[in-house]
Amino acid sequence: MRRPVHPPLLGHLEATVMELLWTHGEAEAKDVHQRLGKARGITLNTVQSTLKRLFEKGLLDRHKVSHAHVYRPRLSRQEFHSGALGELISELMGGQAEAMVSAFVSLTERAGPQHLERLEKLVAERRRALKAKK
Amino acid sequence: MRRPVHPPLLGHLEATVMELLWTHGEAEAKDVHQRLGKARGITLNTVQSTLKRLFEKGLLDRHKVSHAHVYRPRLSRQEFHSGALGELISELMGGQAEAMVSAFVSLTERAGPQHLERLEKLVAERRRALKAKK
DNA sequence: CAAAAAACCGACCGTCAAGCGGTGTTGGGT
DNA sequence: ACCCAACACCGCTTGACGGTCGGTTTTTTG
Repeated sequence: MRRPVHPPLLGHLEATVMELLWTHGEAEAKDVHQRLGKARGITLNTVQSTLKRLFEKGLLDRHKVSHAHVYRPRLSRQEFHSGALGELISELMGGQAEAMVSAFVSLTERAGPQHLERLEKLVAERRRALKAKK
Repeated sequence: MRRPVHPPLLGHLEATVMELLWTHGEAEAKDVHQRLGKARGITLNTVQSTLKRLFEKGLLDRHKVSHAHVYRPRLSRQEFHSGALGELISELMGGQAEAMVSAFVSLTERAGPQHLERLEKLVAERRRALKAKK
């Protein structure tokens, strides 16, 4: 009866495969197996299964080239990550945006002051853009 | 072989229970069952199991009062949420803090301009604090 | 001491990712 | 046109986990 709290979470192999595809643009099962299946000692079949599952989840697109499927990420790494982040946030905090923002700032600070600076710049930029549109 | 990508993720019932405990401070199984088990039509046993699993995961503390365990969150809602956020971020982005920050700002903006304002204030505050310490 | 209350144990179910073997399908070379 | 290698697809197993509960034991208390 498991109703996942955070829909788009990936397994270990899945995440690795996505990472590879984000990095290399697109690939077919054979390539993916070559690049990480070998090291893990898993079958080409396993890689194919994983690719297919990712496809069925809508995370990958594919098209046929001769008899092989060529897989490509449906969303960019950025889009996916920000989607996951949004999922988590909305799931976690029922409307408590305040707390979330505060937590994020803390996290950013701990990650390094330069990131805090970067954050400030970005926010300023967005607000300027908003004001201009108004 | 599931190796969760994000360790501290909760199931549906678990999340609901945590939420209740964060709101009410502490409670024993009976109370929890009273408040949400009834509505769901689940047994007191189910609630007890859930509480126990949460305890075993280290998310709850408990102490005995007469024969009942009284459960209480080990971390505040804030601490837990910011921990989960941190987990996700570090898991998702291998060092790509930049992208994360940017994604978060977008999310905040979409959530509403007032949040963007709030974010700006918070960042400014932190930076001031940092500078003062230096 | 007995009844009531609650914890504990163990089981079952559904779901999901990982993993793989076997079989079907097909494109391309001869 | 035909055959074979390459690849897809199907179905299954395993392990983990959350939700759910029945049955048993332990503990409190009247």
